Amino acid sequence: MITIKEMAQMLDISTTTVSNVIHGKTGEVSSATIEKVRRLIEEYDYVPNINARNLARNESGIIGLAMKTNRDKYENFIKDPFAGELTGAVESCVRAKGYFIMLYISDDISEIINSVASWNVDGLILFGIAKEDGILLKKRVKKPMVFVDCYIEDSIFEYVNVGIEDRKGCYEITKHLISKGHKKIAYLADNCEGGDYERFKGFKDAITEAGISYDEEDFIMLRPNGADLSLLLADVHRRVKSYTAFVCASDYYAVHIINYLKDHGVSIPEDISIVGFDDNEYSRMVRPALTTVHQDISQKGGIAVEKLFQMIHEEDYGENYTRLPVYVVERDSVKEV
Amino acid sequence: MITIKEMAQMLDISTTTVSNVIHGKTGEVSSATIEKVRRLIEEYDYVPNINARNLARNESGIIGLAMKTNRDKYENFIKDPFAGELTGAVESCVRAKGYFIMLYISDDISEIINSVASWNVDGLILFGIAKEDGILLKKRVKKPMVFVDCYIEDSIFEYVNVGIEDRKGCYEITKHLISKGHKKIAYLADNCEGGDYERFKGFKDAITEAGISYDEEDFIMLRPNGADLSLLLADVHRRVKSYTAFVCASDYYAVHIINYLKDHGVSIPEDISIVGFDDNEYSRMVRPALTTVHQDISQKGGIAVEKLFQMIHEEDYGENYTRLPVYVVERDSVKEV
DNA sequence: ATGAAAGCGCTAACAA
DNA sequence: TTGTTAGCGCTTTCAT
Repeated sequence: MITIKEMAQMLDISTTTVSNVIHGKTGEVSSATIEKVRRLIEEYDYVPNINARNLARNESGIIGLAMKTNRDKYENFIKDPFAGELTGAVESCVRAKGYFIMLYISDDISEIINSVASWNVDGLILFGIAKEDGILLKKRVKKPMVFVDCYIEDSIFEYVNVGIEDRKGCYEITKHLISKGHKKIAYLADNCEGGDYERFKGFKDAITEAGISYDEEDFIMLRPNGADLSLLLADVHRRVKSYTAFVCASDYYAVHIINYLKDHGVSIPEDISIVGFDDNEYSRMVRPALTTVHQDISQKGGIAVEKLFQMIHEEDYGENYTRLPVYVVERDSVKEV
Repeated sequence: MITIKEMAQMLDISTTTVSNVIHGKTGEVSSATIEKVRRLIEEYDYVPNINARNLARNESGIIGLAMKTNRDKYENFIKDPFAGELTGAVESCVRAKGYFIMLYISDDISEIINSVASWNVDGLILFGIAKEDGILLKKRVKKPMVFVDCYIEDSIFEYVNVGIEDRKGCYEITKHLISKGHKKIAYLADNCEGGDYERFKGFKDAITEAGISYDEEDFIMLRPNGADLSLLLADVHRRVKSYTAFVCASDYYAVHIINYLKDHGVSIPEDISIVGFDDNEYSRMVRPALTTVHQDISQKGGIAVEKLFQMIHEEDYGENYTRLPVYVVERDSVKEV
């Protein structure tokens, strides 16, 4: 790899001049020199050493994409289609800005924090961050960052977040069920925090509004403490007769449940209606195709990147919170009762 | 961020000494000094500036993960569950080695090449690379690299590759079909290159061995030149009556075809048997669950990283080619005829 | 056991 | 229009 200095020597000019033509500051360079330099660059395939540049400029051109994982939940995080799509969307937007993505996937937030400092990343996009980690992050890293799908009470600290209307979405789809005559509805999720909690609230909003009573039993907790999924599915199966509809906190579970139930002789939506949340590929692939609420993950990633760069450039980035709209998409997993 | 120099000044010692204790070269440092330095590091949360380190060492600690995409095929590459899983596997192995992943997703190989040079990456894992790009890569980048699932005739140049037994896998599953009495079998794919071509050869091996004649018509080309998938699916539907089984080059298509056909009143496997290749999540999610050939993507990524580091450390990395084994997994999409 | 100093490749303020 | 030079933070060789 040829360097600026070498080129300067070869042409018997200064590094500044070379640097200037490299950066298109050609206002102050004679066209003869420009030409000479350009030729050399071409001939020797000059590419700048980014480390040196970053060191000198005290920037990095790197955007960190950090995902906090859950060791007992994922063996391979990006396998999750959600994470994959988000990664892809973020990558392409960041690349379009001439920056690079460094991927941090870890269940140890301080590992992420150290890497970020070490690499002097210019900005950070965070996904899957819970309260304590958010606090730590906020305290230890002084770079622009935007959270995705984060639900930390904003009383604790200010942060910019891009998420979706989790609560409203779940409210809408539950209302949809109710409008089809359903009155005995259960909510199924694997936790009761963050977005899933919001969705749960939306569920309750809808049934409360419809005058349907809610009992703790109607929250079916999936996979508490890593118990075997098929055991839980068996339990779900047992409870089919108590309800006319299930609202699942995610398509992932909805699809698993549909398949399990079908395999065990229950007809959907005849015996029970099922709806999901996310509108991912799976929801289109199951049969009956899943009625669910749609969210646009690529848009989410795009907006997160947009905001991050506004922060980096110290422009106005608008509200701290942005909640992207969602909507119900009707397919075939709900019947009128 | 505190620097080595600052710490040295505060303690009134030299940067060399500080650097030495940072790197555990404590053989030549008095334990009093060690203690002092350690405390400072602790207190001020010292983290090394990686740019500076890399510049000095002429290394980067970065492994590039480059994926060549196909503009008209993908809007978002990582959305593809295969790419996502591979990314996740590679990331975690690379992290375990104390290196970082920089993601390059682009349809322009020279963009990738320049970035690689600029960042002075220590090694490269390449996915989705075709012949011309492989040649360019080989010529322009002088760093260790390993290809994943690459099929360039090795006569052109030497490269290390980790892939799977595409041909054998497709041979096995076709044989499986034949063993179930099938004689009229079509092969469906969206191209006839690289791995898909190998799979096709495996298909032909099996039918030839069984004395079944092959006609060009039996290769059903999906999505040639980006034509609309549903049109093609309609065509596939029309041809159901000519065959008793379809072997699809990937689960992706197999699942789409199953759903399309089911939606149009054909029963699977009663009216036609269908098999896929890859054993991804989709194959477990469709009904009937797909009989397919299993490959282990995480293992593939892990081995690619292993080999890459052997090359980086100039150790023996064994064969240039490694072909990971695959096997048929029987589910419910095939019936005996 | 400790330190001085050169250098990695590039940038940018300043001088000429 | 072009050149000089002092860093950026760290590593490393060679003295002491």
